[in-house]
Amino acid sequence: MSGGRCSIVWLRRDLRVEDNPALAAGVRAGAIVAVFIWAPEEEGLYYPGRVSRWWLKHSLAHLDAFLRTLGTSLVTKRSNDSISSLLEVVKSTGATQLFFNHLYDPISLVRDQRAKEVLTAQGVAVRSFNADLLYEPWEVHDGEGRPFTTFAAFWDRCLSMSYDPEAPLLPPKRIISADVSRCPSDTLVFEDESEKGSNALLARAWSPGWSNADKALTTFINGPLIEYSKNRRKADSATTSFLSPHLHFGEVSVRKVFHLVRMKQVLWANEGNKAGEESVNLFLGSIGLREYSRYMSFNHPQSHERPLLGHLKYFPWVVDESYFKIWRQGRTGYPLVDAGMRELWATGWLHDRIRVVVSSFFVKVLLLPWRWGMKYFWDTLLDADLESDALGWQYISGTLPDGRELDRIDNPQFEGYKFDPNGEYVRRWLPELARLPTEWIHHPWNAPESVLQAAGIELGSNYPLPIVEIDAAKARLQEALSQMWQHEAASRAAIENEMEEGLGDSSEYAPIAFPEDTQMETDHEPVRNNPVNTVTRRYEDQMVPSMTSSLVRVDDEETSVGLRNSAADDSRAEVPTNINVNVTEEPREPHGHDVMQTVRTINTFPQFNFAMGPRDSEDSTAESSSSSKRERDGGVVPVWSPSSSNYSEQFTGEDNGIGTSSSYLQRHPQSHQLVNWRRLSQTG
DNA sequence: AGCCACTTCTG
DNA sequence: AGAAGTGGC
Repeated sequence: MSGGRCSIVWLRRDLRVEDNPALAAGVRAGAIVAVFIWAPEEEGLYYPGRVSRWWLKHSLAHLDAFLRTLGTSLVTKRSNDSISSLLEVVKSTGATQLFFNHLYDPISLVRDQRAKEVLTAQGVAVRSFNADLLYEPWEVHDGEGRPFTTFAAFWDRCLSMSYDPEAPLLPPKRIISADVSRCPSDTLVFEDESEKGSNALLARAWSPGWSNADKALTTFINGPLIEYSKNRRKADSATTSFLSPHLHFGEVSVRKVFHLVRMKQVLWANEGNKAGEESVNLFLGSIGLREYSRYMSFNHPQSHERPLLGHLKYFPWVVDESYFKIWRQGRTGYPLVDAGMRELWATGWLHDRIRVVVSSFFVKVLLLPWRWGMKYFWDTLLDADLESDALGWQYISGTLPDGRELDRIDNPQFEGYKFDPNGEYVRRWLPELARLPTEWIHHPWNAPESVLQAAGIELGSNYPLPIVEIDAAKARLQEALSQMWQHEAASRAAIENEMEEGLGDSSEYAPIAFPEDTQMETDHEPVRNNPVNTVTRRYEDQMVPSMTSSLVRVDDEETSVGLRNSAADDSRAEVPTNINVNVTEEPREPHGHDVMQTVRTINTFPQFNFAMGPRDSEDSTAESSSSSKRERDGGVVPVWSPSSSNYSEQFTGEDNGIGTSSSYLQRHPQSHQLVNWRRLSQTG
């Protein structure tokens, strides 16, 4: 129990005891100090949102309680520099080893590599592990050792690797605690007073914590999984796995998910249950996308802020904050979009299909910069996940070679009848439309006046007219795209000229700044409590898939009403007058950290290069991937090196957005040129 | 066989 | 949105 020769187990987004390789290694090595460091400022722009912090708080409490039954407890530190905190823990406990599990977001990649260097230099033996993925990103590549750039190829490879993902580890039976008497915990504060009321209702629907995650997994696999393929297209079906927040915080191991699901697959295959097999494949596909998001983040660490196919750099975004606000508040006039945005706003949850609907509406119809939307998702989603969300937004923005086509606009009206054929979802979230017959529920603007009247709807008054008509949106998008191609061509020509003259690339990526946080924060939805035709429901009645209630700010009616006057002169806003009070309050934006920071970061972001070195190698020289090597426990780890490596070429091309040797774009000329050619031939 | 309408899929 | 597939006649 005394100091010395103990190990630090640094827990981050791996808040579980089962199948936690870092924890297992620590326990195997003797006494441990389990540490969680809360240093959200390190995340820059991506300071976790309110609901995400709520989850984390409960997940940590849950983990701590369990660790206590095993013989230790969780040491918590409040910090703005994780590495200094680690050094402190080393000093106060005499630890000689550090174990942690890999993360793949760009900030962690850099920080963890530095942690490794700094701690190693202090004589601490550092080892890191794969706990988040079936295969490490550097294990999966094509025949030439290059990373895949399309999902299908990536996932095929994953499913046909010569070795299976590691079998899950059992939880330790007992843990020997190191002496932490001189290493006091800090009290971590995850929510401020104003957030408590909003958070109170979350606990009715969700149970954070690793053992609850395990239960959720079991429930899903023994229940809804078999119906997954049938039900996945319903907007409000309660048959998704609901595992994503658990997975985000590593409360459950994907490897365990994978193995359990595979067992079902074998079972159903033997029974000849085609639907079951199909369901498994689809579900595994969504696990695969999560894997792929880490893979992409690792191989392209800037993919959360830069489009992977560089042409989008020239897209003339409509930088219109009032559009942004209308989208957030669910007042676009398209019922499916609005219902989704109200649900997100009220519950922090959205079915995957609806995420695609609202985000593609955001990009393709409103022409708003995708990173704003991504940031809003980050701030409001319970399962906000940088890698997954970046992949998702790039997918719908048309910047992946295998994503949605750039010029495709999905019509929310048709999608409405596809995902919500009976209008139940819309009626749940847009009570002002509740009395509209299904025939018109997804396109009220076409409904005869008599029908609208009977339903108590006055378009433009208590429910908005479409913010942009779809035909107009199509025209605007075409125009924007042809502008984009022209700029791109001009820029390409300019760069070629400069190259000839021996000048470097001068085109800097100029990201669009986020709206000021303060603006977003004071941006409360005005409530016009029009009693006429209001479907009065108490927030308790609100039904969400698996969520009975919403993130309602119960204490806020006064505030909202108080804002009524100031909102009245917002001429553009067609505010629904009889919307349910419980969804009228926009969630607070996260802490007022410096949003502009990202913008600066973009330009100062280090060039990432990942060389695959031998284990914990001192020499960070670039070395080609160790393809056939299969090592897990700290075996093959990414070594961050400022020098060039085989992976570096992947990014350097992207910096100017126009492929040089082997940039992403260059490897997918068809997706670029095809569209480009088509566009130009139509417009020119 | 050949045509059309309808469904489903597309990360 | 558009391709590809299915099934009816």
